[in-house]
Amino acid sequence: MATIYDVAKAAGVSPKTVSRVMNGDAPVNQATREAVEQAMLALNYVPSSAARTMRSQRSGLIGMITGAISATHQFEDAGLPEIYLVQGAQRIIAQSNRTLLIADSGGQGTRIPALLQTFREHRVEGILYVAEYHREVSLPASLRDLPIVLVNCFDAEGTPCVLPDDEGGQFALVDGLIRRGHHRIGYLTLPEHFVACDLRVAGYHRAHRQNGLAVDEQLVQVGALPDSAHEFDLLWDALHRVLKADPTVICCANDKMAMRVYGLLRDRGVAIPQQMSVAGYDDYRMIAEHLHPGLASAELPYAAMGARAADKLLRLIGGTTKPNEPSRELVSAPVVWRESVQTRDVNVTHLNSRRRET
Amino acid sequence: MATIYDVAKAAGVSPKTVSRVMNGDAPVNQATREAVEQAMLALNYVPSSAARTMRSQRSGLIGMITGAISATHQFEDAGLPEIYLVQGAQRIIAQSNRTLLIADSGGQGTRIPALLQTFREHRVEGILYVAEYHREVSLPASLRDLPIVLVNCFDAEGTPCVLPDDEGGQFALVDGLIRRGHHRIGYLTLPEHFVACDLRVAGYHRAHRQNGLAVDEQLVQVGALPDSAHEFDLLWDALHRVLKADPTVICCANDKMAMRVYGLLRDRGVAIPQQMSVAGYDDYRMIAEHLHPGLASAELPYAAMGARAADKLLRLIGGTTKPNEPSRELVSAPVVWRESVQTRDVNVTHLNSRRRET
DNA sequence: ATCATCCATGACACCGATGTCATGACATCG
DNA sequence: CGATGTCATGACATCGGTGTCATGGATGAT
Repeated sequence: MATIYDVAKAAGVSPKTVSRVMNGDAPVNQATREAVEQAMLALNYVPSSAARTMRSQRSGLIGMITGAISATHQFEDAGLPEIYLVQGAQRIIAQSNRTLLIADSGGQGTRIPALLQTFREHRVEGILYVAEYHREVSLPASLRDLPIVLVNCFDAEGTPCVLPDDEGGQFALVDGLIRRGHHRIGYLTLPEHFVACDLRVAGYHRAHRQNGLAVDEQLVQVGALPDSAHEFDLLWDALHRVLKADPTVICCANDKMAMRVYGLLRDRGVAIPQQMSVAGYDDYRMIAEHLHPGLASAELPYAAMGARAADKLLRLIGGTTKPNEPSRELVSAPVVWRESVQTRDVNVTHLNSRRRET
Repeated sequence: MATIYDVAKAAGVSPKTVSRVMNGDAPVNQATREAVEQAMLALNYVPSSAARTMRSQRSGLIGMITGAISATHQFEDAGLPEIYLVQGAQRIIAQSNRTLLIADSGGQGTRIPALLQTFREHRVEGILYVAEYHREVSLPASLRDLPIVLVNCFDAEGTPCVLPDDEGGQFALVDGLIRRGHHRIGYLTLPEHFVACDLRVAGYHRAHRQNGLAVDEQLVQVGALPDSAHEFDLLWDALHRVLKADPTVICCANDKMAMRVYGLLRDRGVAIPQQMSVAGYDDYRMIAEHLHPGLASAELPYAAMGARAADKLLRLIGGTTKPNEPSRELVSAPVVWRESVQTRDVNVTHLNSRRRET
């Protein structure tokens, strides 16, 4: 591998001049510049980031820890967030001329210390700490000395974090349902005491309140269990109870649950959406778009969260954090309406399927 | 950040001795060792990988390019392979004391050169080049000088690669269906001329041949279009044609398509699996497990492919490639049987749902 | 007693960039 | 015309590890 010395020799100049051509930190004669550029090309020269890091004391690396936080395999088929988070974050980080170093622990919390050690050895300038679902975490003390932004999670110390706006998302979904003429809205929730569960139920209530509707608590039932092996064991019972309360639409905690509800309703001979509308959450397109009929769903904006988190982290590193910037940021997203929700009020203009609202 | 010199001073030894304690490359007196270890702990010392890389000329980094290969957004909701590939590869690479540097181009082929440049600057020791679906690629000439393993793709030059055994997977699936008493097996394929399509159709034929059954070509119809925006526009027509050929089971090109077929069949009032069995491909668990009834599917073994590819790459780098090791490796995977396939022959022992076969 | 080993350790150079400082050639100004 | 400034460039040290070689003392064999 060619070094700056090889290039210098080939171009008949000093290494420092080659450096100047690359970095433009001092004027270089046009002829010299061309000779150097030609030499670099001929030798297929690529500068060594190791040498640069050493000299400049800046690695240009940002570490991301994913799949790492849930020591248990509670949500084994999470992982999907990460791909979008990664893409969102990578875009911003590449813009700042840095490189994203991703460590995926594969859900084994025991590997985190080793991964952090690796990050430290590479002198990452900051860390994005990604949880698989919206939750509280507590950071290892060893992380206190690095700039860090939590993504999809938060801690008690007020570490900067980026979170999905679960309350707002469910609000927008239910509010949209009410505007479409639904007044009895069933809701199969996430397991109790999950952060996202409480927030979304709050959004469900606010939507009713703002539209002057009372909530029939019979319509709201827990639809999922925390144990992923038996996640939906009680779904059938919960659905049964909701149906007894005579809803016109059923909101599901996520698209995966909605997929099961499709099957359960059809087993009972209930046509979607003619006899019952259904909505999901996550807007996991692999599911929502390909279910038949297409599933209306509130988007969980992972790509946007990744971008926001990266941006926040870079400002933290650069010391350019806005003075009154909140440490906790909520990211909102539109509801994506698809055919699974039917408009009941004939006075309302016909709605295009798949139309996006904010 | 503490350096090896700080540690040496604190422990009252030379830097070289600290180095020896870390690397164990020469005997160190027990008392000295303890003093050094204490100093490292007290100073929270973490060695600099940049300095090591520079001195040793080995970066310990492996680059992975994902989401990068399809310049078009042909399969926009691919991306799921990557998470499993990453986990499989990461496991092996961590074992070899190296670090995985992941570059996700977000489907924009134009960013590949920049990513490769970054890889070169970091002096990656080898590259894993991941395609989003089984296909032929042609590598940029600039990659010729680095150890590289293609994953989920291959090229004309015979670059080492790791591929899914599509022929074998479809064979196992269809063979299993035949053993379950199905003799008229519908097949909605991938777009024509896709590598995976041709291979799987070959597997479909071989299963028939080996079981002494003739193939009714009416049962095999193209179910998907190459253009992802209109991927399933002809699915309904294709399904219709297959149904006219009177099948007892319908194999779908992937789980996503199967999800749509569930909806289409139910619209026609066809009960799954009582009136029609359905099988998928990919064993994309988010779908296959949560559809109702659970979807039988041939697994696309991404995690295993990632691990195999990493292993192959490490041997390539280490120069320990087995002499007669084929440059092309196929990875097989079991079929996962679930409730969507009904056993028709009463003479066959009842099969547990979700049972795995090889 | 003598020499060959082995153990434990340190001095020093080097990996490939780049910041600092110095230098010579011109250009500009009063 | 001398003083000052700008341009273009190079010499040299430095970042933090580690390979090479040297050194002094203890041990063991002859």
